[in-house]
Amino acid sequence: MNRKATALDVAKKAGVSRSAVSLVLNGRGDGNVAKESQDRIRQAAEELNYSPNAIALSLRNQRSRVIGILSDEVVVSPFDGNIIGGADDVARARGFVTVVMDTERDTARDASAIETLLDRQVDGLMYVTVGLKPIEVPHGMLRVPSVLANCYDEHPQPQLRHVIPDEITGGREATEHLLELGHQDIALLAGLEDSPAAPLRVQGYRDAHAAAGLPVLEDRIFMAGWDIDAGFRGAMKVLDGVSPADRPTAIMCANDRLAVGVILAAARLGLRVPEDLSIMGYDDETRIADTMVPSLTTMALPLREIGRAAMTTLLDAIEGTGEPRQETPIETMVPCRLVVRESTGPVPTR
Amino acid sequence: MNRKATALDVAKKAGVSRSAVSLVLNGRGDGNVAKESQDRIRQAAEELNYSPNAIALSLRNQRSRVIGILSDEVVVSPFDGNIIGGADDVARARGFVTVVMDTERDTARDASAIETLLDRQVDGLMYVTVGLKPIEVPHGMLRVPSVLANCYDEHPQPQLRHVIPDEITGGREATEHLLELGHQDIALLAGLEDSPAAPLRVQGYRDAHAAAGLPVLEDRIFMAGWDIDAGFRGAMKVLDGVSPADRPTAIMCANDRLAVGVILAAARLGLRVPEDLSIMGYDDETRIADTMVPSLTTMALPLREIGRAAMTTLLDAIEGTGEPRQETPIETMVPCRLVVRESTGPVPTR
DNA sequence: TTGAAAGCGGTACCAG
DNA sequence: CTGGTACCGCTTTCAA
Repeated sequence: MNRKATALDVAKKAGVSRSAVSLVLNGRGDGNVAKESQDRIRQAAEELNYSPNAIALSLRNQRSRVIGILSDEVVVSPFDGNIIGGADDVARARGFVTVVMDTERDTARDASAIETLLDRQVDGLMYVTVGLKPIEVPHGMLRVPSVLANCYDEHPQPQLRHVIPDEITGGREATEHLLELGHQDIALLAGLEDSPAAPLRVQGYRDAHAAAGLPVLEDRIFMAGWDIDAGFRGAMKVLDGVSPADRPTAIMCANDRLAVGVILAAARLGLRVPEDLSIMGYDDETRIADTMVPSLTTMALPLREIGRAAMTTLLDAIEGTGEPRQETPIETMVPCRLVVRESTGPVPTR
Repeated sequence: MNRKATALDVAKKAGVSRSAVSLVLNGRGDGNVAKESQDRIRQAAEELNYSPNAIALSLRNQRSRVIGILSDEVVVSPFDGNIIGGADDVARARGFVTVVMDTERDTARDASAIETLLDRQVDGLMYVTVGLKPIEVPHGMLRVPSVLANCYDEHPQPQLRHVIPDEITGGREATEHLLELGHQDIALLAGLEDSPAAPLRVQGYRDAHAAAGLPVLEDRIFMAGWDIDAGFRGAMKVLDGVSPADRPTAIMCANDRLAVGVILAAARLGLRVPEDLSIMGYDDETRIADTMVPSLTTMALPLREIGRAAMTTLLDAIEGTGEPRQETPIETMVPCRLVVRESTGPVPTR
């Protein structure tokens, strides 16, 4: 546990001054320091295993090359971690590091967490949430360049840029996939109004029907919830004791967990998936959608892309390229991606 | 975006020196600074919304009250996030903050992540993994007080303390639950050797049988994998086309996802759970075990407890209480907890 | 009771 | 080309 070498140690060892060390190790040696001193310095640094003290650097430069990521519950919950993964990819590639703080959905902790981060001289801030949602932007975020990922400021004059998935298009394309397979009677288990994603996906479902010139059967839409049991109950309501002719031929779900519940219900009722019933998920949850039996056709949330786009936006703002690239709009929508697997198939012929 | 107030600003406003400000705001004003100066200082600090610069503090004090948490993939994966949640609870309660860095399972990044953290003067380090596993302790971790959560150093002379779940007892108690319900023929879908948790849970299964004076049927144990499809396939192998008399009456799974697969298979085969077949999970995954249909009886991993215990151990080491409480052993095992839900029931009468 | 000054580890300016 | 010095913001010692 002995102390790390400082610039002074290196200077002594090389027989020069601290300033020389600083210059050389920062690549501005040429033209300022004699070649041979440079070599001695570099060697001394090497031997002492010297690396500059980041704290001292931050204090001096008033910047840290650290990006603070504030999460509502991304760390603790099973969802959406890849947003942070994507953000970190970009940050590292550009020479920044990210540190994450998770408030476990206690927004009362937002302000203090941000204060902590700010006190540590983070160069920028990202707020990331589990599931698309409006947030109250903590005040401190306006003090440094900041960005919102998977969430947005719903006030009339939003200050911060945000990056979110394009849920309407996602809902539409999911529905279109089913339509193209010949399904005309598609039930929709639509999550819950507690998330703005639900109505947006429903909107996509409506749009797809409209574009296909098909009526939307209102009693086929259920605000069900988000979990397996909700999917199960919803499916039972639509399928149990209903004659094949009156049954939807496909069920579209607002997430993969609902789809799991639906498949469970179908299995219990002796319906084959996808021969008798097609089932569509949403999210493409790792190790659920791909390992389900049958595996789920689903609309993948572009989590890593969201993280990447958000971090790119943020770092561009921080590093402020020459031209003021004010081009980046307040809102960036990243498209979802259809993943076709086994749970959907052609409409059964009756 | 204007600059924060410094101690000097406060001093000026209050008409005193910086030192006075420091003393008063750190509670050592009495006996050193005149009462009325104290009041003026406190008021000035208030008005200026002053809070000390954490960077300067760290530089000065050589400590930061920050704990660095290095995760293999806890942030990005859907699992085990609550270890970090529990750790953070304890840290905050004791006046520390945690920052998390996730390497996404790229151990080549361990060293540099730790270097980054160390350069930022973290007072301690925690390494946390998804799933119990042995790790190569990154060298830098020995330079500050450190602890391992959900992982361990398998070298002969481990340097660091670790906190892990008691998997053997977990496996045993899960089996005992089934035994107590009268099951005597219990199949085991046991995960994969890629995790040390698998053989430990198997060991528990064996121990329970031994304690009950029951033979272990070796061909009832399958190293299946960890995902839904593996559970499905494993269950089909044990159940499909097998006469009720030759069928196990219960299937114990090494995690909840396997149990989901087994339930799927049972549903497809027309077996009722738990009337015809009891199914036991492991992990108690949030929003899976509790929302499954039927909901899963399972052995809950004590994730928050692990995080809490690990952080407590770490902070005790850092704050070094008077007596050198060397009591804390190298290994702390936290018991798992049986959660009884709907998927297990009495053995069927034949 | 108060304030001046040193020092934590760097960087950058400037005189030599 | 080189080394001395001021400064980033704070704590702490010490002399007044």
